[in-house]
Amino acid sequence: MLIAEIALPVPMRGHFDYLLPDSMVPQAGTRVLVPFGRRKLVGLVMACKADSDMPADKLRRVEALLDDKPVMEPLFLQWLTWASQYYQHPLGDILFTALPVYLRKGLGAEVELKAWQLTEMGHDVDPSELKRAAKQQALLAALQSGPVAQEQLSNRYSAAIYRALADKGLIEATTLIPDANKQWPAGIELAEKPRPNLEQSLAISAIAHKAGSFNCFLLEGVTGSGKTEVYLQAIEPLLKQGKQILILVPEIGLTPQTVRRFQRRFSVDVGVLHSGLTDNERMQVWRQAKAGELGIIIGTRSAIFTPLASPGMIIVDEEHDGSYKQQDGWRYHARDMAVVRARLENIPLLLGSATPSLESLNNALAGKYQHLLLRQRAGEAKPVQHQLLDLKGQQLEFGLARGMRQRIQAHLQQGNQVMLFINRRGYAPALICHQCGFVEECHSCDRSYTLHRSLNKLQCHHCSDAKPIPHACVQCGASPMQPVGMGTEQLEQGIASLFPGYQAARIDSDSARGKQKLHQLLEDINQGKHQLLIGTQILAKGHHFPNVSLVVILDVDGSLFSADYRAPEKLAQLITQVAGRAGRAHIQGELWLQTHHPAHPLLQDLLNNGYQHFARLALKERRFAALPPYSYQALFRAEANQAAQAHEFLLQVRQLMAIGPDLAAIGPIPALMEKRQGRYRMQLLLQSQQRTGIQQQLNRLMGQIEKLPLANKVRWSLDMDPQDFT
DNA sequence: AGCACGCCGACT
DNA sequence: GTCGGCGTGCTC
Repeated sequence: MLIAEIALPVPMRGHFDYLLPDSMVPQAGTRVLVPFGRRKLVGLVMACKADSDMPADKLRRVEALLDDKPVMEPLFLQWLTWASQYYQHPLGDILFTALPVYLRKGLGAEVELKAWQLTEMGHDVDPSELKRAAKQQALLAALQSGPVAQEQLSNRYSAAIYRALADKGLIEATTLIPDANKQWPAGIELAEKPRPNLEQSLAISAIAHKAGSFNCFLLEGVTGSGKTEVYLQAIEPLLKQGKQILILVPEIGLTPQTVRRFQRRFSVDVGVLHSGLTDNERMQVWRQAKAGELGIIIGTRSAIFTPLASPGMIIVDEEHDGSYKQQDGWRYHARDMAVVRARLENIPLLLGSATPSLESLNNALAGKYQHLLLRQRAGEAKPVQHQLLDLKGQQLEFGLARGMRQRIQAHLQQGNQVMLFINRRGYAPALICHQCGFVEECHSCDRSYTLHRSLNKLQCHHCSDAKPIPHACVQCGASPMQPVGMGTEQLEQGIASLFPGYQAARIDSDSARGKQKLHQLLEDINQGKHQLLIGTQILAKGHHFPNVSLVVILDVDGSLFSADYRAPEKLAQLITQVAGRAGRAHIQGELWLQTHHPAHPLLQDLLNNGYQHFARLALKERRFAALPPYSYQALFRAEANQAAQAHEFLLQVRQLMAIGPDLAAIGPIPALMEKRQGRYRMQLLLQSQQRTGIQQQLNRLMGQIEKLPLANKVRWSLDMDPQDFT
């Protein structure tokens, strides 16, 4: 009797063995319906075999085969099996997050499309008879050769046109099963393309030279240097060969303008995947991509799971962007998944950014990726002037120094807009002396201590050393220490009294919830309905604010002295992205940073030498401190109603680990956001110079960790290559 | 994750 | 007397 290994969408590692009915020999990657406990689940066949490790009386029987051909190709299964091992996450869960909801639910992979065809009466009518209805005439003509799916017609004809012809009895609704192997006609048409500048040409030909096999490119191009044009010209020869292109963009970057740019250039169909789609729309794009009907697929993080019939290239735009990392469940990084996919598919991968992540930059500098540079900025915009404002001893109102308040007032009076950045709140900050700027550092690590109120202690997040909170500044003795960025949180309330007569708009993930809302807000801002824009990182992503002449970052110190070692990198990316976007030709843009440490080497380097130089210096610091990308990390997170339970669980995890020269552990220590929704949150960080140092331990221990009695009492998860420590 | 079983508190 | 709270255990 044949047995199938089946992956199920349950949070348990390993697969499940089922008996196969006689004559059922499913291919790997096909879906089946199986009994599981008291319910029925859709599962994915991984393999078939002759016998099982399970006792025969435990095995149940596959109930039905749902597909006659695989919904997942062997290459995808291989890719996702690798991911399951790498991220230490159950395979079934991974496989099913990679499938559209329709297929997860067991619905048909062969979708019937809504279509239109001529009625008998319609066949007898010559379209030209409809003289006074041009649109109807065109639709009737389009249907002459047989039924056509509405998705291929709908952008040209409104519902009224269909109804008018249907009412006349000339056409009727029908369904169509899509042709499995339709390809777009060879020899795509090309809209006119601009002539690339020298740097762009070099990049394009470097890519073209190695476009036939797996190669990684890092395209580092300052804002406005024309990265998109390089993408467009790099994919052109591939599209001409009938290959498909997958493009990932950050959540905020997927605008109609971006999509239109690709649609306008080539005559191929473009599929778009974003969070606003219905399950049905998502399924259509998935199916069309898998069938090879789409030349280009543009989407956010999860679009990396779109199957392609003939893959040509993967592009990850703004590759440094944090939205590529999934922040719950299976915490994959879409950029890293793209690297592995490109290798398996043997196609090139193009990473683009004005401010590359230190990980990618390191790979480029080490020669693993080919580094392509665009330094020339197109257009006429004047470069933004960067300025530092020393906060030491200043009278602050809502986090703004007096000179800064006057400056803001001046810009407002000129009729310009002012943008104010505050860091996200709720994080454990460092303590700083407002008089002299002193920040206490851990002696063994040279890293600032972080204030944890629940412990009533300062804690070093690099070695987990803790010490009591000092009463006064140790350096100048002048005043009590205070949390970094204190006062900035109240900015929103205070802004009205500081600048009466001007309208403030808050832009954060709450006020920007929903695509429409953000759109409307941005529209209002560019119309000039608001003069003061207050927000977080989201303000810096992808949007142009032509009337902004002054940008202020209120609490730079929060990033310089953060327990999150990536904070300076993120700050530098923010500053660089903002500087590239604010202002325009006739307005001199100004960027002000408020800090107690104007002489800080990272700040000085960033302002004097730019991101490229800064990033290389930051990499040196990372190497010196043995931090990623020069070491590898995995983070256990645990939360519980009682802090002690989360702590105890992580302590037990730590005790299972063989801590030694190959593997260091920090913690358990409180998360930077110590408490959320009334639950206490703790972390245990594992770090190793070798990826295998962590991997082998986890392979050995995840089973045991899951069996710990506390594992069911606390909510816990493992985050491989953690990107933030909130 | 679901879904059942099971053992203690306030209600038609 | 029952309805239902969520702790615990199991699923090839």
